[in-house]
Amino acid sequence: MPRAGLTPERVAREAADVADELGFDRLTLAAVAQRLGVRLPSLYKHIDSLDGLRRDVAVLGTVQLTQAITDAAVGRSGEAALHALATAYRDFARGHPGRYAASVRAPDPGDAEHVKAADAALRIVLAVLAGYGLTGEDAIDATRSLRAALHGFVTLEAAGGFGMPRDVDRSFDRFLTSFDTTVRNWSGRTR
Amino acid sequence: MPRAGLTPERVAREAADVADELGFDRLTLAAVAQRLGVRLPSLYKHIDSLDGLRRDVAVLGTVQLTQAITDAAVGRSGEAALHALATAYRDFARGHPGRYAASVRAPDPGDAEHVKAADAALRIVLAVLAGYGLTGEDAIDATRSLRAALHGFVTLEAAGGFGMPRDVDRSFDRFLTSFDTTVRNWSGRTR
DNA sequence: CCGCTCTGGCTAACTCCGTTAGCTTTGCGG
DNA sequence: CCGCAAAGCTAACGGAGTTAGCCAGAGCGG
Repeated sequence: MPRAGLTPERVAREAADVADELGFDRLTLAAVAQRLGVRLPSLYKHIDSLDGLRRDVAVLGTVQLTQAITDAAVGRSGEAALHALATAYRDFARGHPGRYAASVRAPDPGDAEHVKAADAALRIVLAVLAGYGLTGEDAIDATRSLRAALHGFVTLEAAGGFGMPRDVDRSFDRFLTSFDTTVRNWSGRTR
Repeated sequence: MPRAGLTPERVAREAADVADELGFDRLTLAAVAQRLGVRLPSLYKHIDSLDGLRRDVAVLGTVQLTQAITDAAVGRSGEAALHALATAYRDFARGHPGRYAASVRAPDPGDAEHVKAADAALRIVLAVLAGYGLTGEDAIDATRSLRAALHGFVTLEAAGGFGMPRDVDRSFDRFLTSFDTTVRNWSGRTR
């Protein structure tokens, strides 16, 4: 029996692919093992458990998502940065639904690597909003609103929750424009 | 062996309770049967399958969520209605996380009862936004933004995704105020 | 070049869950 | 009072995750 040459990274990557194709909740050790041409128990030489593998996918997804939005936002500011970041976020969620779903679960506070990856993503969003002059509590509130809206949007889109015929791209664009206006007046109290 | 007097409704309600307590993804026929004081296969006299039971919980959750936001919004308009609806939405999601998670999955188009429940919820949101003078495509875009933001907010809150110490209630309130402003100027193009 | 060890793969076995088949008994309608 | 549909049961199966223990092969020291 020739060695397959597996590593924890290789297994996590294959698991992420499975999650993308079948859905994160359908990620199964049996499927991963089959794709790697290996019997199921052999995976345990590289992972802790199914839950551990899920965490590995979450970290991988978070890192890649962070990379995507960083690449998009770098070199831009203001609305251009916001638009680029949001588009990259949505594209990632659509292109890698399994990784994306995994990345949403909050990291275990004791899991340094996972926490670090999540923090990096957060920092990018804060940096973009800093370009609007937001800092401190305002920045936190605005970040939460943006993350919530982005997450909700891509989740509902993925779940098919937008039953109406209206083009989703245009709704997304409209939302971004509105959010830009909102955040621009964030501390200005337009009311 | 005395009869337990189960009905499909009774089973669905117990399943919803299990989902609320353990999480929708941990909903298991074994747990439901045990709580009802019945052997697992007996459930099949009242349900189709685990997936069918999940659908039942989804319908129950959607109906109850719709009821909650309807009660909150009725008799109010404008920002008061928006605020009441959003608060009721968030409260429901926090009080019944399992039912809420179930309600997010888009209904099977051929499932009339489920589709009807989902439509009812949507209509309430549209009605509240109609109070801002939004109709047609603007109303659809705004509805999507509101639903996305609400959903994203409660999901991230439930997942513990708001790691920052800042009070979540205040962030939510801030978000609502901003959204009110945004939707008020939706077609006004404040830019 | 030989042998030792460590490691990555394997098989076997167990548990738990969902599902189906078929039996038994209850309780209601005629 | 009798019969029958329905509600509950036991038995059995398959598939998933997990653990234990075996075995071969790659790489290293001598």
